[in-house]
Amino acid sequence: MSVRIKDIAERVNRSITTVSRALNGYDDVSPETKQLILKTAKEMGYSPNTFAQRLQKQQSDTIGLILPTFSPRFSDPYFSELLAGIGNKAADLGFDLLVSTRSPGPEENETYEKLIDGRRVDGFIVVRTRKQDQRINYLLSRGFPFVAFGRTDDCDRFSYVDEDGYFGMQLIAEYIAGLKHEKIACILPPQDLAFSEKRLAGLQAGLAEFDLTLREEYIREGDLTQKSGYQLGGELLDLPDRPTAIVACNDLMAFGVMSAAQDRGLVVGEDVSITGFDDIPMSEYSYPPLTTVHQPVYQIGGMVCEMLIRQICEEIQDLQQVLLKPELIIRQSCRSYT
Amino acid sequence: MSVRIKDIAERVNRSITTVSRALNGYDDVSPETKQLILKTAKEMGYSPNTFAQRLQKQQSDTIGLILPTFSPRFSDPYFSELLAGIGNKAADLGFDLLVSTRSPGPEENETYEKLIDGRRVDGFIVVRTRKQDQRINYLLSRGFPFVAFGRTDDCDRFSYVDEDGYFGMQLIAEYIAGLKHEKIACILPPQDLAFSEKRLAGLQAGLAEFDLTLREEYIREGDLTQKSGYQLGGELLDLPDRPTAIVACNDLMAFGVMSAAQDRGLVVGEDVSITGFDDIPMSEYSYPPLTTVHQPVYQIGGMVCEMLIRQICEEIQDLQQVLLKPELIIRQSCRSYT
DNA sequence: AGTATAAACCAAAACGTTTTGGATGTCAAC
DNA sequence: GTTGACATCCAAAACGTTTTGGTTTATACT
Repeated sequence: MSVRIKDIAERVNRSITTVSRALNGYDDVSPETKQLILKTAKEMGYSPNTFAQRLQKQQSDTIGLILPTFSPRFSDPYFSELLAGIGNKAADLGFDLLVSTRSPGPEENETYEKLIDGRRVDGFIVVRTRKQDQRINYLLSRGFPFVAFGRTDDCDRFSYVDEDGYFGMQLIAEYIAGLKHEKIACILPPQDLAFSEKRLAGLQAGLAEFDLTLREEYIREGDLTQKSGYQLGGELLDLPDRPTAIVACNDLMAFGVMSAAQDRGLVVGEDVSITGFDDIPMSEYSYPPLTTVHQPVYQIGGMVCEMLIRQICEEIQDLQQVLLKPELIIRQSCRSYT
Repeated sequence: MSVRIKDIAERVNRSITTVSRALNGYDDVSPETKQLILKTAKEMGYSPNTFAQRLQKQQSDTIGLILPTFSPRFSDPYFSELLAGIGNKAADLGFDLLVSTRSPGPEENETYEKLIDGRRVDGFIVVRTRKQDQRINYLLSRGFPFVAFGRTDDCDRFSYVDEDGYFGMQLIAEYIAGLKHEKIACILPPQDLAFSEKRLAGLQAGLAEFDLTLREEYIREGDLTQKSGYQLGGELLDLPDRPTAIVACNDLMAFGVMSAAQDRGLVVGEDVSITGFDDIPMSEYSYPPLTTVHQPVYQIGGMVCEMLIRQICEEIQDLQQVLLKPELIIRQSCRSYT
């Protein structure tokens, strides 16, 4: 069916070894032979059998990405962008990307185990880290290469890239407080996610600079979807003493809050101020355009991927820990409280 | 390092053949031996080397998915949901999913070529089909298995799943026309995409039932992002004789149009009616909730994947062509024109 | 002439499976 | 006691590479 090295070898009357070495650019092949082999290989339409190479080389040139899908309808623009960042970088560096989608839990861990045991990937990218992250503990315990996007409660033993959520929320807090808001509410990500408490802490720290605190009743925990933003935002706005500003911990929830506000006849950016986090492309064209914190997700995907591949190829062995300073993007979803 | 069949064979004093056959459940192994082998394999923590198996079996148990990323910031909730549908089904059926992200063009085609030549995948899922689809022509010319999500101008030679965009837009047209709108505008997908003209034709057919036609000046072509919906929606609304209803060909663009309308002080669902297409989860929680056409993207992902795997395993050889009847989801972004 | 060096090549082993085509032994039937 | 059927097992080949550890030949140096 398809052309093997053996076929080329027979055609040019050389050994398999010589053909292989010529193809791989070794210099113990005479220039003429090399030329001939390359030409013949091309003519015959040779291309190597990947699995044979991988079996022999004992590496898969593949990186694994297991996306945690929280709901059955996993609809998140954030992840498609991250995926593109990872995928393009992997392709540039000659690696395959093996993607799996699993909801958090035992099945997810089994998937990691299976991919490692079958030697199908050389390393993993772990996304959306949890405070106590079983995936990371497992990978650490097996000594398997990975790079995380996000930190954990105990993250000095592995490489990661993360945005500085504390700092980002501090910027938000300072901005909102600077706008003279005092009744400030917040919709947090699920508690078990690592960035949840960092963002809360940053928000509180920023407010503290203005001698403000976050009232208990103004804190809600969402699941990062627009739906939950809508529901929790609605609850907050229906409070007898309703907040004048609502800080959502991602853009999607912020959009939900905006809908809830508009539902109640409130004008966003007038009657109530709302902020997001992530700066997904949509947030520039919402109504009103959303004030948020920019996170260069595409680039982060590329960085994480490159760090992992470097680590696999053993160009790097020390830990790399990158913390990105996010930037506040001021648009029109907030105004000063009078 | 890791346990091989050979190691088990030595331990139980049987041949490699017998161990392999026991592990694979053949019945020419005595029950006691089989028991022993299975137990020993477990004890020793054996798991097969995937690449050795694939090399021998001459199949990759992997399906390829090359996502066409239009913009550098590829941010589309639709695709993450599709990916989850495909990924979960693939995992259920014991297949790996190899994902690549490439913008349409020569690089994209090379990626298909490379994956086929390296025998890295057993088949492809082709998404977001174009009228004249080079990817499909290429796969057809090489006789390589694939299933498409979407049709093309010439689609009687391959298997696909598609929603009936013609029918869906007809539903929209009938609904809008039934609401007594006459000045109806439309924002189409990029012309080269296969569903573009189908949706336009369906819209026109639906309107024709009410003796309405689409004015030339009311037709725009977007790129399916919220941004383009915002810009083109703005253009339409700034027309001297502005439309009273705007039909966007996907939800994301509809959101953009909604923002443009609100920007101009118009109340969506009052002063102007707007519809979408896809029914992504977000559309239920926009303001106002979006009237749209439902497309079961997650399920479609699963179907396409299953069809492909069946085809690869040769359980099916005849073409399978599935056309899904979509459903109109009426929410609050439209009202009757008075 | 003899010796070292370098250039060009190659046979065979290795990677870890599955499959082919038997071999061996036991038992029942004639 | 031969025959056939059956159960159990296995050596060796195959999948398509890369690598190891050479050999051979020509050239340069003493």
